Amino acid sequence: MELNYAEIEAWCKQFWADQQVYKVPNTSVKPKYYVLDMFPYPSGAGLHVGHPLGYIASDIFARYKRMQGHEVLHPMGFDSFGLPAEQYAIQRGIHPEKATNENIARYRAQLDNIGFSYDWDRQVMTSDPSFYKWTQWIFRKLFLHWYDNTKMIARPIEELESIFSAEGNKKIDAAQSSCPAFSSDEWHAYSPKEKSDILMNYRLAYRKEAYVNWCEALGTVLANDEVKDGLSERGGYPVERKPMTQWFLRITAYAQRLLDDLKDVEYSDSMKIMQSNWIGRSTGAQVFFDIDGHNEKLEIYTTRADTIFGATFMVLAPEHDLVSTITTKDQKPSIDQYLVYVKSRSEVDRMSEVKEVTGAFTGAYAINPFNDEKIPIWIGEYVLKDYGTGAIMAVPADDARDMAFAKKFSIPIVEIIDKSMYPGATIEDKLGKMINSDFLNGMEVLDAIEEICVRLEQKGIGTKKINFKMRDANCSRQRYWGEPFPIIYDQDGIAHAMEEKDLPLVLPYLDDVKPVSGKAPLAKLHDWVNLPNGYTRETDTMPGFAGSSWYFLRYMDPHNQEAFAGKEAIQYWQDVDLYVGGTEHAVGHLLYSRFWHKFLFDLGYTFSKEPYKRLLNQGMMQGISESIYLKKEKENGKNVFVSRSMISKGDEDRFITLYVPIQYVQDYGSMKSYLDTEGIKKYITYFPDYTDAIFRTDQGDFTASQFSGEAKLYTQGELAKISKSLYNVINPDDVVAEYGADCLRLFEMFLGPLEQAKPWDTRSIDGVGKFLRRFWASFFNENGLSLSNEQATDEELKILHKGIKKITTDIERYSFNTCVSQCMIMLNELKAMNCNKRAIFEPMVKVLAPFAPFMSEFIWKELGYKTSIHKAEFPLVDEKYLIETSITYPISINGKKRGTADLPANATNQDLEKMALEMEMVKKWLDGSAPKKVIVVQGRMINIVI
RNA sequence: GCGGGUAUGGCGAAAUUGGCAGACGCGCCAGACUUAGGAUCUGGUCCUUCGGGAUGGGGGUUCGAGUCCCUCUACCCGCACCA
Repeated sequence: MELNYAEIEAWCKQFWADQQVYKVPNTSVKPKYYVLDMFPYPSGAGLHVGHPLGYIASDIFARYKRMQGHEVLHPMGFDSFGLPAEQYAIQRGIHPEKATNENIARYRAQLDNIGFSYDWDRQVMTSDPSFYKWTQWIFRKLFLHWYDNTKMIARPIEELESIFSAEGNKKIDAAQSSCPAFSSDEWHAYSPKEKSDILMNYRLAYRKEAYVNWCEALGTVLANDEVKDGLSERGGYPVERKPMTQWFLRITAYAQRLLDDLKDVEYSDSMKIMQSNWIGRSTGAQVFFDIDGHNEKLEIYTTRADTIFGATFMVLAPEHDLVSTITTKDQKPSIDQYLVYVKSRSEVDRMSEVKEVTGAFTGAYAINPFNDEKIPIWIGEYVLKDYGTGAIMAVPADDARDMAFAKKFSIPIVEIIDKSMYPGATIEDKLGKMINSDFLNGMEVLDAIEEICVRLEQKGIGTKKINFKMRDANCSRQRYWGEPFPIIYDQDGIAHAMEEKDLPLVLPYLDDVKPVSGKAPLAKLHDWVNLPNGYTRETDTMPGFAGSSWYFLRYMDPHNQEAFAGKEAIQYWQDVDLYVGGTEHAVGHLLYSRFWHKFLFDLGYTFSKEPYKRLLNQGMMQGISESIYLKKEKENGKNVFVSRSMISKGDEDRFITLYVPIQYVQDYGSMKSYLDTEGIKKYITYFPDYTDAIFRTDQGDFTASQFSGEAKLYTQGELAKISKSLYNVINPDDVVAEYGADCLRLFEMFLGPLEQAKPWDTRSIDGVGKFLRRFWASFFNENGLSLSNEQATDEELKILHKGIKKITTDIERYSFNTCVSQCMIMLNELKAMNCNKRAIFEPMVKVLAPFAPFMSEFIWKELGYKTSIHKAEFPLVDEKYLIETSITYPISINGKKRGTADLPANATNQDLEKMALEMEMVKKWLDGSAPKKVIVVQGRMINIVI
């Protein structure tokens, strides 16, 4: 029987659909296993061969677990809201909804071609009202809750109001924005608007004015991780800082728990480190300084309170509230000038410039509480408004940045730590003895930190404080294609949550979704914005991370109308056992979704502390790029391409490099990749601008039409990312059409370890193709099934069970490349002994089933089975076939292998030593003398030291 | 600058805890079958002065190091004035 991939795949797709092989219930008596992929943005470009890498790995694992008797939840959906989808829609002039639906259809077809075992009945789309109803519902809950730091739990906002009503806010320890203290009486005296403003400081979803990354070209605010090098990640437009009123999520309330609970999850160390650095916990002290001639106190945060006697100046962030109050008349002009300068500085300037110190003096002075010395107060760009208190005490002797500042503005430097006894210590190390520091003199730094904190608390001017680098998440986008906020404003501008029964608030249709500078597109819809009762709607929409922060819960029970997922389903599925995706979401998506999950856990809607038990990151699939050199200057009005072989080092800047579609290039990826006649023809057909160009090669100058024979235009090959602009994108559909889906799956796994970056090169795919053909040929001849029903020999069974064992352990440790190798080894060994026995090959098909689901399913049918192989039981290892009677031991002399010996497997160490010493080879080495030492490792090796 | 990672044939890589380095595959070479081969099959394929030498360089621990420690180099990723 001929192997025909297309027919097999078509048959299997139909069979799986008819039999509903991958359908899972919401609850079951079987043990559950949840295998999740990071769902994709359905971008217009479609999938390239890099995308399925993680999907294939997770699918193999899901299929394996399913065959082991688990109920496996393995869903897929689409992150269809957000900037990329909208940007794409704007570029193409198609409505985002239409574009999104088209893209999803394409993705779905591409995914189905690769044979994933998704339960498509559970597909979610973040842009579907039945989905975002619950995104809005969770946001509403966040708005209606605050975080109790004492109980470490989210609590309803009404409870906070009762506390305010009973005792004001002085006793309460809550996660909050800065808020002045008030008493119960004062609370009662406040107007509704004032009360609302105060509550905003406590809500987990709240509004505040903040400096944001404003991107004029996109007309919207971007998150820090959407900004790269001062440019927008999407489109590469400039980004500047601008104050705006925005919605925020108080993720900082959960900072400590997000940090602590990392110990309970299995992420890679680097992933955990990235997250904990992002959270950025530091222990320090909050200190209040008097300001000379003012009633206000200056509040600073420092991790080095011990250095207070070396604080020769203070620095405020330029945006600090006190700046306008304390600046003296004399200094006002220079401060104003500096503020103008700061405002003019875009992120681009700040990033691209070499660190240059800037600042200005306010004319005001703080008072050192311990020696009453006057400390000048400056403002400077290097102090950040949003970290700590936006103000520092600067200690030039013990901080590199303060030192640079002091030097630039000629501020005195007072040495306060003697590090002479620690020769290798740097300025950052907390080592040395205090000097010039009054009561701290002679103390070690770490002791001095303790001591100063005690003194500060005694004086009532400071306390120990823990700070986090992590900021609250900006949740507003001035965009169309996102979830509308379930928020309305009354005539006083007080924000109210919409009633639960009125959700979802459906995103209204808008013809022209282009942003209008400074205003969200939805603001154009007056009838939608202005409600009959005089209330108005929020016109911003939520960012991409909103839907993706909880989508994995919806998969558990995607059709539920009453809840984001039913209690029974959540109780059964609990959490994600294995989450597979790229590292690019290390700090964004992963932190947000952990935060949302913890919030829902606090409210009793979920039952596990963490959403993802185990995280696996697939490495980037790299491509090969090839480029050719075009002279910057034309010769006689003609473009001249020059062979890479004719360009000497250092000469490159006289040329522009242009990428060439790699399939035009001969030997692409090698050191001697080149364009031949055929390649040149294809190139000028694709880029007709160069029809008249000259191609300069070692064989002489040619026009495209003269180019022939031996002439080679050498190209420059490089390892690069896969990208449209590099003309090296390979569509998995094409690979599937040519080699079959199983071959693509096997090949992607065979390339190397999942977590490593690796280059794609279709040319080496035939290795696994050959394996599949050989595997197929083991079952069939031209007449059909050709297996024998003879009993298997022990030797054959040993090959089988050794393979099962290796593959089982390797799947468990996600080493899929070695699984494929082992399949090849098994087949090679069986072929070598001409085995074609059903007793061996039937279990082998099952082993291969997770990897090559199509071919194995088809063979299974041919073997006479009516139900899917993917519901069959994964073969178990029978150790009795693995028992060895003898082991080939390497015999080493002084650690160098000198020979081998077949020795009985059950021999004791003493026997082994004796047998080894009796060997001729060993006797020769010993030459009559006794060995110094003999090391015997059972089953491994024997080493004789002479 | 800080933090993390990687480095093994011409190429992708293997070597679970320190124990036979290069499994498996690509490519290449030779042969067989063939009208033909981008099909299939078989064999070979690190270097070597045949002692041995090789896992980016140098040093160390050990009977024994790709694996552990120190150090240097190169590349990749993340963060970027975090007080």
